[in-house]
Amino acid sequence: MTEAVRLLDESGDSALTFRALASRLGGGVASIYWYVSSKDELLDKAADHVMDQVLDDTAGLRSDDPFADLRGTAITLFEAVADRPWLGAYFMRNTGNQPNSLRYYERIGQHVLRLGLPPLETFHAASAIIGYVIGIAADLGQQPPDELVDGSTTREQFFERTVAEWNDLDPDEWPFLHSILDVFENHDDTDQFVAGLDLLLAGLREQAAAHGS
Amino acid sequence: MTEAVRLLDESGDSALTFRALASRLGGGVASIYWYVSSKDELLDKAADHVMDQVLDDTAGLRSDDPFADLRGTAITLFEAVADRPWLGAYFMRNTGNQPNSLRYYERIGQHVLRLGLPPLETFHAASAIIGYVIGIAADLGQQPPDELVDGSTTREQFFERTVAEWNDLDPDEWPFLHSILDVFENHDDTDQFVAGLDLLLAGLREQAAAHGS
DNA sequence: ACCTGAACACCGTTCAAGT
DNA sequence: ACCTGAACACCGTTCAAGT
Repeated sequence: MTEAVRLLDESGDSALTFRALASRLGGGVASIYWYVSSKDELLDKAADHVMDQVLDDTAGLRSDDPFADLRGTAITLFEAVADRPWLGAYFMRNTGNQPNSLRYYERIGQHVLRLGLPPLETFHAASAIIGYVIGIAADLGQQPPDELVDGSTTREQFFERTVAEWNDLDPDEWPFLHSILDVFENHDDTDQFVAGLDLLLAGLREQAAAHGS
Repeated sequence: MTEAVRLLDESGDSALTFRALASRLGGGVASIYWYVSSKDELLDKAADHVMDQVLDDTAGLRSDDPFADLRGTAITLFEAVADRPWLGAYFMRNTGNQPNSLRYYERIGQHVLRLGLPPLETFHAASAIIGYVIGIAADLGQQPPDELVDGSTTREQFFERTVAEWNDLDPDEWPFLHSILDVFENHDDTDQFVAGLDLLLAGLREQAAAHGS
């Protein structure tokens, strides 16, 4: 049952409709309502299912470096969400009701606890890391333009054209855009995510050091 | 016209429907299609309208401290998005097509340029800041639970009950959650956002210092 | 150039009725 | 306990037709 849900989500993104799911299961539309009371609950279960996988994949991360563990735990969630645009969109409008999301929050928090910061700083750090992860993942994993989906344009061509458009802008008015033209053209989403995460962790490391001294 | 759109969005969140908008304007449903070719385009214009305001509000931020300017520019966008759940959701599934979003990106980027970092680091820093801002804003500004909307529960009561639920969990299994019970109960969303932003900026400051030496 | 009413194809949800 | 067909109230979008 939940298997079929996940299959459907992975094939299409927001093509998850009661009618499509019903016909996929070879049943009537109303049958689903015996197992689930609304579409929200269906998404709840689908999201919880993915988070279960993420928790499994990060369970073994317990080295002697809290920052390395935070990094690995964050990257695993990032990749799970970046692969599933519907998951990012879901997290953006729902946090509660999900046992496994709370478990993930606790896990990030436990790594932060090892830094020995006061409760407020601990709370803020754990929240910032999770917020950054799902925020960036939802942003970068967003639905690609139609032309990319239908195959008429490759990802490289799309970036090339964007760069060309930026290049046409007045360099005096758009100095930043012009300065990043080259690096943008062949950038990697995960690299971009990790670079920001490392800035965040560097700030946290500094805060931990200041508190320890 | 666009005025009416904005009015509608601020009253309800996703209650923006062609029929509701049409009756609000005292016209037929199909009339709107003369001004706008789809609902996506309608949202594009609404979002661009808000970003125009944000650009205005941050235009004067040009002190001699790039970090202070970045901070102020980021906080202004955060507050605009946190107040409008529909805007956060919109940014999560759309970045291109918006002249004013590009302008905002450029503005953040120009402040980062002043740090004198190489192009890749400049690109990553500006992207991380914007991603963090809209990610956290969309997350924190998400639709509150129904009980909060209908007035049967206050925000304080809601947090109290969440804390009570967390308190019932096994402290050995949930050490992090137990350690933040007190600070969570009366936390402030903007404080939480700014704390994470400051971690990010601290990491960036460190990177800039390392590069300068 | 601007607006309209009525239809179309969808959607989540409900409900009386079947086994 | 589990499933169904048919309806309900919505939605974005289209289109021939009006001024």
